[in-house]
Amino acid sequence: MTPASELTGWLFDLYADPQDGVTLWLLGDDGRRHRLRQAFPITFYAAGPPARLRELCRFLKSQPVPVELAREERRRDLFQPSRQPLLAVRVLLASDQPRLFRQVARRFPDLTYYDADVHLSLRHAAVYGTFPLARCRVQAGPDGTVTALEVLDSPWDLDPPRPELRILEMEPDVDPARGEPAALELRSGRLRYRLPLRPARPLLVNLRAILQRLDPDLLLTNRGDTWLLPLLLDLSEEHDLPLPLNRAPGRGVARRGERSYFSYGRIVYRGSQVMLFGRWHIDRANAMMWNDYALEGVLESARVTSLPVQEAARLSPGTGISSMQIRQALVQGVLVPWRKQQSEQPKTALQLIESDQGGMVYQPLIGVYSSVGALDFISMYPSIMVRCNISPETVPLRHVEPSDADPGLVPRTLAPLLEKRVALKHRLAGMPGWDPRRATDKARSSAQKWLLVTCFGYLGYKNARFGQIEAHEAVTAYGREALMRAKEAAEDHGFTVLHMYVDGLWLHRPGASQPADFEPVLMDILERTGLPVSLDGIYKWVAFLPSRVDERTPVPNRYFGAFQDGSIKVRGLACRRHDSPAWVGSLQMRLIEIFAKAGSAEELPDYLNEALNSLHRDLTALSEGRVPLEELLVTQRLSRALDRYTSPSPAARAALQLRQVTGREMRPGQKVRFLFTRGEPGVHAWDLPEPPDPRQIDRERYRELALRAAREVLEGLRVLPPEPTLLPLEKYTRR
DNA sequence: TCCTCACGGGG
DNA sequence: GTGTACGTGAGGA
Repeated sequence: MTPASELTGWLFDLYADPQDGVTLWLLGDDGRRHRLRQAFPITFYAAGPPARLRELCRFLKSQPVPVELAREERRRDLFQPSRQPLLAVRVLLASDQPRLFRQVARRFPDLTYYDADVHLSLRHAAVYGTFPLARCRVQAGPDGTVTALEVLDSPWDLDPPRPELRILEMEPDVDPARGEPAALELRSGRLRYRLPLRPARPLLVNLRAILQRLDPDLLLTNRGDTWLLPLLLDLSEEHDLPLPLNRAPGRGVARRGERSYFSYGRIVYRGSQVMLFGRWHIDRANAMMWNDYALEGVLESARVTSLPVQEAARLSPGTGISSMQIRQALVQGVLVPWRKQQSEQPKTALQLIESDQGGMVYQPLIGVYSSVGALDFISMYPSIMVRCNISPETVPLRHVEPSDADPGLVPRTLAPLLEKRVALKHRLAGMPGWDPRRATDKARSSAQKWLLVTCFGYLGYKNARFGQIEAHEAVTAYGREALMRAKEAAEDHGFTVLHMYVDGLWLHRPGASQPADFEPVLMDILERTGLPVSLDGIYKWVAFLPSRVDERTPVPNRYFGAFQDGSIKVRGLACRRHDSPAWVGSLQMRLIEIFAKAGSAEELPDYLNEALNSLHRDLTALSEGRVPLEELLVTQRLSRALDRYTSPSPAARAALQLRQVTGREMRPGQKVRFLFTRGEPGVHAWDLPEPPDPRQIDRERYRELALRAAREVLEGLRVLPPEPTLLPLEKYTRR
């Protein structure tokens, strides 16, 4: 027990606890990890007929949970300016609230509820301004009870001071999906351990000793959510040897089961999860987009959303931005509607027609061009929401314009995030390549980007708490308007608009080859639309491809080109698809890289020979069996349960095979890896215990895929005539 | 020719 | 505790 004292440090963890009320973990400047407690009552609201509210009062008083009841007059929600009477239920112990509310909602389903299912850390953030790794000054009593809490920095600071985190990495020696792991590999700083998984007793004893000695802040695992931690917990129980995965003693871990859900127009699979108390567990394999932004991005998401780090690491689209909106609502005193369980309702025909109005899509002029500038509106949809003040309660009309009116909830939520991202991008642009801050800034910028992108979709989501389809449509409507105004501006400056796509424009003017040539039109577009626009780059050459079905029809999102700085941009080609084998993607990319040496469209034919030689080498490697099987792997997502396929996709056939041989069940949304093989069933699942016979590989099919990818490039660049005149390629097509 | 299935964003 | 929709291309009946 420490005496009454003042502590300064970083807020590490925050959760409800039956004894403490709220438990806070502080990484102190003294290097110690302090467990503190804080009284933090939770209030939720109910509205409805007075008689029913009186019944609810009686019910609540009969419960063993300490509550305080009061009548309050508040604005019911964003759309109702008048105050209305509500019953305020103040639950004294935060850990009681979720269960109590579930009971209430079940017994009184006819009442309307507010602030009922809000994450504890958002409530805390709204009251104290806290967020994960906030710098805090805390006054605490001798038993660790917080008497005062002051946050010293803000989530919008560009360079927050960071604590030194103790990290323990832990992973199996073999991917458990593909084989039987024999040992755990542990790493912390320069320390390395290898712990055999069997026998279990010494494993548990050693692991316990390591956890106690290192006392890591972060347990960073591979397959920890779905395999390792569940296994360790089972073993620990079986052998009656407690394992201190939590830093908080005497508490179980928090587990969530696996599930498949519908998101972004497709099925997504989410494995089970294990989360700890007083310590973070992040599973690289289960963390959303860990490869994209890793720990730095996770911490950034946690800071700006106020969600705990373990939640932020597993963030699903919508959750992050929704959390920011809820926090903003609490700060503004707007009641947060309870998100009910809603059954899936098909859209009406009218809604379908209305939602047809998406982003502006234009038909590009098919062909290869030089002197082309690519212009992008910067975070277009979020910018529109902020600039035009689009929010559910501002009741957008059909036509919106930039406005300086008092911002609504959604713009208020977005503005600081947008501002922070622009500042960060600005700083990145002026940063030399060797600067070590580049990687972290990029990771943070990417995390912010993801939040900004999903916030637009969330506005049109029917189950969103602060969504409204009209607001959603107002955004896309102004987006189209802005693009049309940009087109007019470009034409006034003598440019030909080759293409427009949602938030980008491709402008061509003979001789335009310097950024300065585009400066005036950029300024003019900002002037006419109120939205910032940037020059993505100037193409040495860019090719817009025709449809594969009809060579006279352009398609909006199939193009590729080389910028003056040597970088390459590709859309809609095989190398961009996640279901292309790596070998096909890289072979196609190599071809584009060869042509990227051309200074203009006219020089492209000079590189045809080099490209064909490159293709020849790749095809020879394939026919001679020199391509590693990993490079030929195809990954596809299961779109439904296996028995729901009318004509099973290759992925479904591979999953069936896996089930027959290993008994392993794959769920919708899970990714299946397989090779194309000859004969039935035409695939060989990669996770089968037996590797495929290399002679069984369907080389013919891979060659077809390679030739198709090559044709996309060569025909797109007009250095070869279109199919079926594939004579120049013919000589490379022998087995 | 029609139907089914998978992908797409950014960096 | 889950953004929506739609267009493109491939493969098979």
